[in-house]
Amino acid sequence: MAQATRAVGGGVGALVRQKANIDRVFHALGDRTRRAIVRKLSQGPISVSRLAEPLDMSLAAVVQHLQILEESGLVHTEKAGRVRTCRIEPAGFSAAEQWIGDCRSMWERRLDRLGDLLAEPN
Amino acid sequence: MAQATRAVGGGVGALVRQKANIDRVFHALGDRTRRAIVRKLSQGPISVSRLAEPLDMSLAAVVQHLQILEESGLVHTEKAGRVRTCRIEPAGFSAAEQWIGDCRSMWERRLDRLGDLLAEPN
DNA sequence: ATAATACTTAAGTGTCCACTTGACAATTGA
DNA sequence: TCAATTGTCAAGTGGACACTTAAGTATTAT
Repeated sequence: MAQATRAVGGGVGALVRQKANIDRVFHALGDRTRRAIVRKLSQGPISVSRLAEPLDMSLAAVVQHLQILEESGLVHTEKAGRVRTCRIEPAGFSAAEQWIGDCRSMWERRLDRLGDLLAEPN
Repeated sequence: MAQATRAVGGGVGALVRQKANIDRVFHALGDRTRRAIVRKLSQGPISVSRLAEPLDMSLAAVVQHLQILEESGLVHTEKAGRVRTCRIEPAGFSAAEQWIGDCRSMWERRLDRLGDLLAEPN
């Protein structure tokens, strides 16, 4: 999918940017509360205060989490009037998935070679 | 630890255990150094000290990271003689991938319904 | 037996980070 | 206009966490 790459930046700088971002993405997902927020947003856009409602912590805390999620590119927020609406940014997740995918392809290639060796008829 | 494999396999308890583990998995991947370790191990098994060599920090620090990675199920280590060999535990990653996949399927279903509505010929 | 290697364990340290509080700004409803 | 809603900002706190040092154990090499 050239789409995912394009969505983040496009061109050569995209890879660089993604590599810089992967840190923020995994750090963002490393927190329980932020994952809860992501799951909730996966169900659809919602305001900050409605997001905070079930989250046993102050509104300010939730806003801080949202800032981290937005800087990581996993979430997009937009303010209309006095209410800020938050939504998932699907492209943001591709960095994480790609990182894991890269690792997997590494060890799979290795295991394949290993299998070939064992199957080799010497 | 009755099988990290079990957590991935079938059974009802598997889901529960995975849900408990997802916290540790994402927390483990949230650290830059630990991701570097994972990438290295994706290339093949290696001893602790050889892992530590390029990692500008003490051996003890690396061992601590390895403990976290092992508890999260992403890495398996085994000691033979005086050398502990570390290797990737491929199954450990499926928890993370599945979590992201679950989110994605949520928002995709939603976007599909949205598309249907817009395409509806009223 | 001695020394070197490859960890292991425990305790301490500093920093980052999640969260709180409280004061403030902007928008909307009555 | 007044008040309630919705969010913003700054500063502070406590705990988690990455990392260090130092002393110890087990294994292998000489």
